Amino acid sequence: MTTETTNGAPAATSALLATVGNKVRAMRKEKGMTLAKLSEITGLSQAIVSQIERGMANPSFTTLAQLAHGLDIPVGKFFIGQEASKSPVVRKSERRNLKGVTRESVGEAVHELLTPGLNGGIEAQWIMTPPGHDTSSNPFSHSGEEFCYIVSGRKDVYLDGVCHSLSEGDSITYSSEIPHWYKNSYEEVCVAIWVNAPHAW
Amino acid sequence: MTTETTNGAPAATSALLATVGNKVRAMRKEKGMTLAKLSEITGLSQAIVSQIERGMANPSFTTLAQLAHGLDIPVGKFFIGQEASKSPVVRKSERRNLKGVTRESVGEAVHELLTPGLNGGIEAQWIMTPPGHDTSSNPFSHSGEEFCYIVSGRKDVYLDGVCHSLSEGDSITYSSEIPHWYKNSYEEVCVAIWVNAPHAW
DNA sequence: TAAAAATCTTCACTATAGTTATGTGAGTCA
DNA sequence: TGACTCACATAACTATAGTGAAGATTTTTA
Repeated sequence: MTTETTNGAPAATSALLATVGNKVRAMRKEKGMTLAKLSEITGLSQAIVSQIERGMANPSFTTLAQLAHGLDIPVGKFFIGQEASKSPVVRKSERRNLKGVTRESVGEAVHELLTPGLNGGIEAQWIMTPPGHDTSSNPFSHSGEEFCYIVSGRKDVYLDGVCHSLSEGDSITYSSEIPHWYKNSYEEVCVAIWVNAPHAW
Repeated sequence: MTTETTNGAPAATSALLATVGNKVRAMRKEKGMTLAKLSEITGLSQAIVSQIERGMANPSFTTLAQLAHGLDIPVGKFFIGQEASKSPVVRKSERRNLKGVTRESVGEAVHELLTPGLNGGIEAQWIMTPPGHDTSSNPFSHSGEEFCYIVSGRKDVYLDGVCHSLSEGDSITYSSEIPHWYKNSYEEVCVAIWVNAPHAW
């Protein structure tokens, strides 16, 4: 965390904390509660609730749980759409663990979620598939809509059994309800961006 | 949290923390990561990750966010189905803050979420409405299905403008899509259980 | 089965989350 | 205007989350 001027009240911290804090304050106001009231029913001190709401403190897990309980909301609600708000989400490619998966490698695909903050929103994945990789044994079928863009290499996407051969720069969009799978039936590794936007779940 | 024997490693804490810890460990193992690896990519110490996984520490918000990032999952995932997993969810009635809302009181209703853990699943509420309470000014309309059971008192439920008068022991079920509101047009306080099962959102 | 390596836990410490108590500032009512 | 109340912020302190290094424990290798 950031330091403070002398001693006493902590200075402003990260944007994430401010976001959560704003959420707490908004929900509290929505219910017409004062700081005193919320602190009473959560068993937390007014001071810490005030600080959390203003993004000046970094609440612990149990504190978050107590707040959620006091506000009568599921804990997860504090996080919904949270990282999405700090748009854009930048993902450094160096983070990827490419050990053991090279152009020559055969075996499992490497997935990386590009939008780790989403919670019911759009979900993007970076997927590297080695030659021969095949997901036909368990065709996916879920709700929403999908979009795929081929960054490099080639890939065959099967929708309801129909093959669509995609090459670098190609893309495809379809309903996730359609049973779908894909296969890299080529010599090179294929890198693709896969986006899934669920309608409902 | 709980105290410790002498000094050093903290003792076991709440069941909630253990649950989150188990989740972290499971996800880490799933990705074939060691403590060292996870601590490296999260920037956290091995020690604290180990303690969190074993439910011996109460992670702060930022720590949770770092862990989620390192595990490539949305932060909210730590909470999904969490409280739901410790079935059944028992809610002590003493918890209810009934100050200022008695049989004689007029004003706002008192809501209490009975299933705080739900995250897209079933949602049950305990609702106490004082005489004269009326939600007709903002009729609800959302997805899913609703069910209401009257524990005591009486209440008028309006579905698409049609009034359904309910007394103690009565219940009603309907689609949440129908614009609905309710009113306590009687002399006594009404206590009801309201269950909402969203299909999708 | 002993040595070596890898993975995980414990220990002593430091930074900071959370507490109690006090301070500030905006309404109300006399 | 001043004494009161209500809602929130600040200050100094205490408990504990998180760190770095050393110690167990398990797994691997010979």
